[in-house]
Amino acid sequence: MATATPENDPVTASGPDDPRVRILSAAGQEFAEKGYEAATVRDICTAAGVNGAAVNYYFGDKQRLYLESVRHAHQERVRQVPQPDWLPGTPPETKLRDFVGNMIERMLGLGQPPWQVRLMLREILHPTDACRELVEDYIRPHFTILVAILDELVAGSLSQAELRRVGLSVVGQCFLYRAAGDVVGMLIPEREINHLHTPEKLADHVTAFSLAALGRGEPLPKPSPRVSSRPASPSGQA
Amino acid sequence: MATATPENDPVTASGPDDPRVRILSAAGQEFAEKGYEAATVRDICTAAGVNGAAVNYYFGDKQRLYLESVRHAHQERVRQVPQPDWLPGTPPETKLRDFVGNMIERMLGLGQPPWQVRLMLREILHPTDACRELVEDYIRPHFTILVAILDELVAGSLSQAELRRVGLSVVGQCFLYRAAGDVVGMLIPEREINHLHTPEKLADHVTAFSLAALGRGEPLPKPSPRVSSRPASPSGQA
Amino acid sequence: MATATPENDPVTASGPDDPRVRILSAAGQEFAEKGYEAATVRDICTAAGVNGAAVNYYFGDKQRLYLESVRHAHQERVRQVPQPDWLPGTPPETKLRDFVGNMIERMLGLGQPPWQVRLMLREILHPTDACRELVEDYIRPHFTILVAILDELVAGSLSQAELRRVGLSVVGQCFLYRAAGDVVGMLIPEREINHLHTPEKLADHVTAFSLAALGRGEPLPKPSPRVSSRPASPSGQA
Amino acid sequence: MATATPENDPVTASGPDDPRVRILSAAGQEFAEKGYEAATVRDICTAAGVNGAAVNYYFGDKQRLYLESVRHAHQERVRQVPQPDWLPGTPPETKLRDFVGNMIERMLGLGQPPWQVRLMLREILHPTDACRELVEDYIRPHFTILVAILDELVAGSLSQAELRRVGLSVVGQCFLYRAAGDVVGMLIPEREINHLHTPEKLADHVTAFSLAALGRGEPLPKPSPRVSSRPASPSGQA
DNA sequence: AATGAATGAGCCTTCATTCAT
DNA sequence: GATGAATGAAGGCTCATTCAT
Repeated sequence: MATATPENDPVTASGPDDPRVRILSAAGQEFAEKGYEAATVRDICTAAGVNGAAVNYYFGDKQRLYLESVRHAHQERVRQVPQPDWLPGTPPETKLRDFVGNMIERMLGLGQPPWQVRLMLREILHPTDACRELVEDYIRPHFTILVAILDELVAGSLSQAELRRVGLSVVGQCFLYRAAGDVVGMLIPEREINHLHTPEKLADHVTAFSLAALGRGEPLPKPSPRVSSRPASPSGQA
Repeated sequence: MATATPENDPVTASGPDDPRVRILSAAGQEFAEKGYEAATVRDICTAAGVNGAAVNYYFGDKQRLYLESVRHAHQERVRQVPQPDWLPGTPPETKLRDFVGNMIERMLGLGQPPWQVRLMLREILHPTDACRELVEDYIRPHFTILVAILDELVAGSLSQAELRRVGLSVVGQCFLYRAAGDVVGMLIPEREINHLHTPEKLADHVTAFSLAALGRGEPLPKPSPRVSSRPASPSGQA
Repeated sequence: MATATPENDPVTASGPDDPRVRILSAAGQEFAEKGYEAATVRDICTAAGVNGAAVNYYFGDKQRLYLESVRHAHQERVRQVPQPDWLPGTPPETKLRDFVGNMIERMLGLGQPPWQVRLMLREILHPTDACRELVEDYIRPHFTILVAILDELVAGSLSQAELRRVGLSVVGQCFLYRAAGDVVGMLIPEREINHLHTPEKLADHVTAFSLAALGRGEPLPKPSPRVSSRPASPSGQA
Repeated sequence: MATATPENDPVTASGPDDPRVRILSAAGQEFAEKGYEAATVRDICTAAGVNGAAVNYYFGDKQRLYLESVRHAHQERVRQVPQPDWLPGTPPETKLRDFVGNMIERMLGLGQPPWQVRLMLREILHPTDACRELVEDYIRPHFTILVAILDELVAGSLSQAELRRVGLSVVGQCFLYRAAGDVVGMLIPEREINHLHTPEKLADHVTAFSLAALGRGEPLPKPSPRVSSRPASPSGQA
């Protein structure tokens, strides 16, 4: 009941008819698609169905509108995609697979990723004043969860600093697809993309790769034809 | 004959005094620093010490100038940084370490990465028509080498498609630092950055992480102090 | 009964809390300081502590507000500074000195002249519809008194038309300091300003200059060292 | 020969067809008529028959255009109206009359005063950065001449400081007509304006008034028909 | 009666581009 | 071949004004 009541949530207050929110949404999409410079307040206002002076009225200037629209984007995103929640006793391997799958889903979406994600990506790649808040409110919480999973996975045998570094290795594998997706698409044959690089397969791969790197799971190349370093590991990733 | 005759190599023809090259160089720096929209032809011309109409005279319009400046950037880059070359018999682990170190060096540079790299990154993140050529001339050759190393490493036990996917995992780990460096800097304590995330340490980490994932090398958490990695681990990934 | 009944004196009705009066006062100051164009209704409303639409509500539009604020200014000014009143038998020379002193005081004020005066000056320099009323209610009464003094001074030897012309000569001498004070300040060395151009000294000078011009008083250059044109004038300005 | 050759006079170089000069002229008129704020660069450009971006191209911005147009105005004015030049032996009374006549002519012009004068007046009344130069190049030279004439007139019996003060009294009488002409027109009956306040008559009056004040000439009320108003008035102004 | 929300017009400025030379 | 002069289009922003409540 206390969550997202129009009264206590100024952003979405008054629902989607609030001109403020309409502008924020239109701005987010324009900024995400064209970038800050190329997006025009005129187009934003037209898309939002409001007068050209509305941006100045509600936000002061284009700069402030951008900041607010980034904030709006990650706040909305936090609301849309809840943090994963596991039952007690869930093995960390499962958690990692869930987390990675969730992250890839969030980044790549099903089909075209939502503008909120594309806007956040722009902010990550070309940070402005909006970035710190984005990091603290959105990115760090996720990263902290990931580090906790990794910690559980290695049973305390790595320092927090090392865990963070490993965390970045995990994130980096996913991030490449999001940030450099087009280049990946040019580098990899198309049918291969459709088979081995779907969100699902990708999550499997990143999880397996990372688990193997941590010594928690089979190395990627099937060990069977080789003199395995760890012979008695019959399980594989289903 | 094939080397840099003015006729067949229009870019560097006439040396660095060629107005064309001066514009290309100035444009590359402006575009790299400010992005396509925010960079102005006036500033570019001023920086290049040429007339304001020179861009249109030499390149037609701003769009074409951008394309040429991206091409100029990666062509120059290819020339500056030679592909690694190993003696026969070099173990693939060494090659991988060399390659990763080289890639990180190239991406992060010592100190500020050169404008060529920053411009190429922009093109990777927000591809235009210039991207395909960039991929074919610059990125794919490197990627092909990486895949070959990985192939050698796993002794043919992975398909080319799988090798490519592994290659992306390797690249992604490095790429994150380049593309989202600022966010990484906010996520990781500063002194930790200076200790564990230097180009050298980073290359070591990425190499070790990837080798371990491929079953070639020790897993990151040293297994030694433990009896076995998972002697009686009841849990597993169901 | 004739004094300030709300019904017959709309301006000051309801006292200084009346939003109308607050707006009028704020508007007068803004207009006086920045001029009609540069003053904004927003700033006026903010300064008056009223809603941004109040100006249109109370006065129709900016133009009308300006007119009313000029009227308000001179009406208030008439109330603040009473016309001089002399005892019967006061010599006209004294009256002239009083009048001039009073006028300079009114124009230059002690320190910064009040906004009412600055606003009236703007209207004098760049007349609008508000000017005629300003002239009739404020300027002409003063001017009429001056002409009467001059008439008394010359004992009817000048026509009314000539008296008016002389009146303008007197007024002009003072007006220059008010309207072109900055230029005067650039033309005259600063220490000289502080010594010979104080309101008091100025009033003395203008009075003496004008009296001399009318043959009522010593000419400015001491006549003694010269072969005086009017030998029998024993007095001098002590 | 050396005066005003296109080559050594950048302002009027290339004659009146120079777009720069056309803009300057159009701007001067707009600024003179409407003031800085109310004048628009659009109207100025339209009036000058140039593109709307020309102001920015030639002058940077509106502010700079204003400064240049004020400068242009007084430079042109200096060229148009030469300083008076007297034959040796000309009595100072004649010089004063000439000077005053010249000044009034310059201020009031025949018919509508030229825009240059109206623009300069605006600058005098509401000084900006352009004012100091206006004072030094245009106003001070004239004022210096006036002071010299007065000095000659009183044969050294007044200090320079006193002469300057007298000079301001002379100037003030003329200035009133220029700066507050409309109010004067409301104060004085129209037929009177046409008879006693023509440039000629005005010059006569101001000259006579001032000469009389300095004891050089008959006081305004002809003394002849009267014995004396106060034959033995020993007192002066207390 | 009085106001907060919203608007339409217009202004100054910037920028890529063109054209005569 | 190369440039300085000049332009057209558009952008962000400000401001007085209106309208429903």
